[in-house]
Amino acid sequence: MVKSTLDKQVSGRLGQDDVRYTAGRREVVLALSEADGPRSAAELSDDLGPSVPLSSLYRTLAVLEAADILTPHFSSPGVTRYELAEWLNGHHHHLVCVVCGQVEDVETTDEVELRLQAIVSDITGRSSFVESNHALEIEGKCRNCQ
Amino acid sequence: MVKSTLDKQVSGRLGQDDVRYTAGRREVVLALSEADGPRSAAELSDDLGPSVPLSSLYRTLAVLEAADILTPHFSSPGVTRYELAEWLNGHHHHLVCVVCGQVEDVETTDEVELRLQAIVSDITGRSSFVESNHALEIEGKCRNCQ
DNA sequence: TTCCTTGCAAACGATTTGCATTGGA
DNA sequence: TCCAATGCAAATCGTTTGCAAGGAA
Repeated sequence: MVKSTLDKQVSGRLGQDDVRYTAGRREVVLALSEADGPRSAAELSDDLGPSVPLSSLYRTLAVLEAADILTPHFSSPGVTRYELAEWLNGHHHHLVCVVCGQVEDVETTDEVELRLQAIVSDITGRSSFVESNHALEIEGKCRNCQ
Repeated sequence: MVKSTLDKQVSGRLGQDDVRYTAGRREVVLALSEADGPRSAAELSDDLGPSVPLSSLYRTLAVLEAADILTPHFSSPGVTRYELAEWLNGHHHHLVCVVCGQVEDVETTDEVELRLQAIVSDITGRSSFVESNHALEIEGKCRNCQ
């Protein structure tokens, strides 16, 4: 079995928690690494086929989230989508289609990210809120839904 | 019955759709106008008391959203929170507490908002995505949860 | 053998809907 | 009077969990 860099990172992290990196979990990580944005359990189920029961999928997602391999996102009603955590996937933002609900990743340059961070600091500066992360969600219509 | 400015705005808007501004709907609008951030059906139910059935509350929220009086937000798993639409409430951003899930509004200055808009344009500039709105969600710990 | 993992089915929580009743213009 | 609005109960949908079977170390 050939292990990619990603596989090694995930495997190492799971090992710290005494959690096995099983075939089913590897499939989910692979599917998410190939996706261009967060994916819901239902969407992943479509990718993986009906041989993977939804309950196992949900359990896999929960395990990977607890191990900080995946990050949850909530951009459409009642659905949680997951993507690889930032330390695996890099910092980025989201284009959320208000028609079909699909979410697409967008990269920013370091320069843009610095300007954004400055804005976040301006906003939280005088409040008693302690920032841990920020997410710029851009809503609109994706290519397919215009 | 004394009507506030907000009441007149909402009443006028609903009138355009041949939708009545009933006591139950007015209560929800009032409760949301007094909140400092988006509220879920369950949270509103706590405010309004058990005399308002949840099903009516959900129907009210759906009607007000369809009329563009309310905007939905999805920041915690499985829960939709609503707030007054921007044309009633003003443009603002959110501080999302990762511990308790509560969401608090934050205002920005026009100057900060211009800088943010520039960033959004930089990001969407080369994509085929058509922006309609942006939302800067700042995650962290609220005053109570630190 | 010892635990972790998986599958299936039942249980859950948030939200929606069918249907009969109520209420306003 | 007539149709929108409401209440109640049942139904849905995404997600979670109990329990027994399968699998790796």
